[in-house]
This record gives sequence, structure tokens and C-alpha cells, in this order.
Amino acid sequence: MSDCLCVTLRRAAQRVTALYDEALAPIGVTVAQFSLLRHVQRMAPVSLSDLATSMGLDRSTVGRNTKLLERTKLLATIPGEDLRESTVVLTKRGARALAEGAPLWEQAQARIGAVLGEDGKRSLKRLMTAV
Amino acid sequence: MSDCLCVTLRRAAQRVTALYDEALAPIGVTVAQFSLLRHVQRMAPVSLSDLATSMGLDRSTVGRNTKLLERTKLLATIPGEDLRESTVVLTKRGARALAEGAPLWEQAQARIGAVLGEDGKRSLKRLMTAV
DNA sequence: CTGTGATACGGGTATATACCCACTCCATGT
DNA sequence: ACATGGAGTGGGTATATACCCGTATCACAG
Repeated sequence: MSDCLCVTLRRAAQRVTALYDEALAPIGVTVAQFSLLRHVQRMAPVSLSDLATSMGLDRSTVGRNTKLLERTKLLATIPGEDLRESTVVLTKRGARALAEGAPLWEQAQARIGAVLGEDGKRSLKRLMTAV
Repeated sequence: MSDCLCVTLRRAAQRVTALYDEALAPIGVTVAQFSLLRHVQRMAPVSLSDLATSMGLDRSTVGRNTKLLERTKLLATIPGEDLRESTVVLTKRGARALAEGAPLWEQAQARIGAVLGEDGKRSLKRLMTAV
């Protein structure tokens, strides 16, 4: 067993990701993509830069992930008034995926929440504010 | 703020990884590579498959990560008696990197250990056994 | 109205990871 | 001895992520 906290944390994140991904499989998106969809839903119409800032990810990462969801027709991008800007919106399919995915996500979230418990969630929050 | 435990956990893992990577930067390896080096040190001479099993990673991942460390001359692979097998060993440079990296790793580990606290580590362990 | 610096994005490259397929090599049963 | 199946690896492809650079566009100072 690895006693490196970092490696353990990475593995935990991977396994939890796999669990969420499996839960969301019926709607054909990963948890990273689901998260992106939710952010777009909240912020649309929104630029890639604003999305990236809001999600705490690199702009290029958001751009690439958005492209994937464009290919599967869950997102669409339209040029903004500022021609440099690419504005992202949900498609109807995207909205439907979000609606159908919500209870699936809830289940996974409840399961992990139960495993972590209140103290686990607190530790996680503490970690996020500390690093 | 994302209220998805999975996304939060992923971000936490990324940030902690960045912290360890920065700590290990003087010896020019990432924490994933450092972990691989340590496993090789413990198990050498060892096949890729055994390494992968021991580290809980995919065989192909270990193969690729090993190639990276071969390029930087921290690891070497020699053909095993079984010609299918590729046996991995530490080079002198690899051993030196491990020795020099140990205190750097310790520092990062201590810092994250302090943030997590005993309850945080317990939660993490609980998570690992549950998923 | 023009030039310059700032901003938005895309693409290249890199690590880390997984899964699946093909190839090679071994080992064992007939 | 040979065939068949299993094991070990490598490579292809995919996602998710970061950083850096180039290009296009904008906004503002002069």
C-alpha cells in the first residue's frame, strides 16, 4: 500500500471519478463533462474564458472539453459580438441530458457523501482552502 | 463553488499533486514518477506487470511512465529470462534521485498530513476501502 | 485614424491515466 | 513435437489536464 498521501488522494479521486462516470453512463457523459454542462447551464451564454475561470480549469482544457460536447451535440458555440469570443450555450439535447443525469448524479453524490461523512467533507474543504 | 464531491476531490488531488511536484522539482521528477521510482527500488528487478499490480495502475500506464524515466536515465530495463518480460531496475542516478528526493517528499507529506489531520487521513482511508 | 498593448482563442506538446487489440513468447497436454 | 491457450508487452486511441506560443481582434492613447 502506498503511504504517500498524494498518491492515495490521486487514486481516491480516480476511483470516485470512475464511480460517478459509471452512474452517468446512461446519459453518455463523464463527470467532468457533466460538470461542464452544469456550469454552462448556470452561466449561458458564456465565453470559454469565463467558464474556465469559474471552473478553475485552464482555458484550453475547457475549450477542448467543450469541443467534445459539441461533437455529441450537447453544447453549441456561437460567435459573440466580440469576434474573438466563442459563446457557449446548451442545446436541447444538453438540457435533456442534464435533467436525466441529475438523479444519477444525486445517487453517486449521496453514496460518496455517506462514505465521507461530515468529518470527511470537512477535511476535504479544509484541504481545498489550504492548498 | 462546485458542490460536486467528485469534482472537488479531483481538484484537491490536482492541487496536492502540484504541491508535491513543486517540492520534487529540484530532482526533476513528478510525484507520479517518484512513486514509480520508489516501487522499483522496493521490488527491483521487477516486471512491468508486477509493478502495475503493485501500484494499482494499468500495465500500459506503467510501461509508458517507465519509458519516460528511461529517457532521463533514472531507470533501466533489461530483458528478463522470459523474453516476453522487461525487467526494470534503478540506475545509480535513479537511486541518487530517490535519496535526494526523500527529504523533499517528506516535507510535502508532512504539510499535507498536517492539513488533513488524523480525521482527514481516516476519511481518506475509509474512502479507499469503500470504493 | 493609427499604432500598441491587452484579451480570446486555437493548436502544439507534455504528463497521467484507461481500455483494447495485436504480436510475441512460453508452457503444457496430447 | 506440435498445437493451443495464456501471459507479457507495445501501440493505438481516448479523456483530462497543464503550459506556452501564435494569431486574430479589440480598445484606447495619441
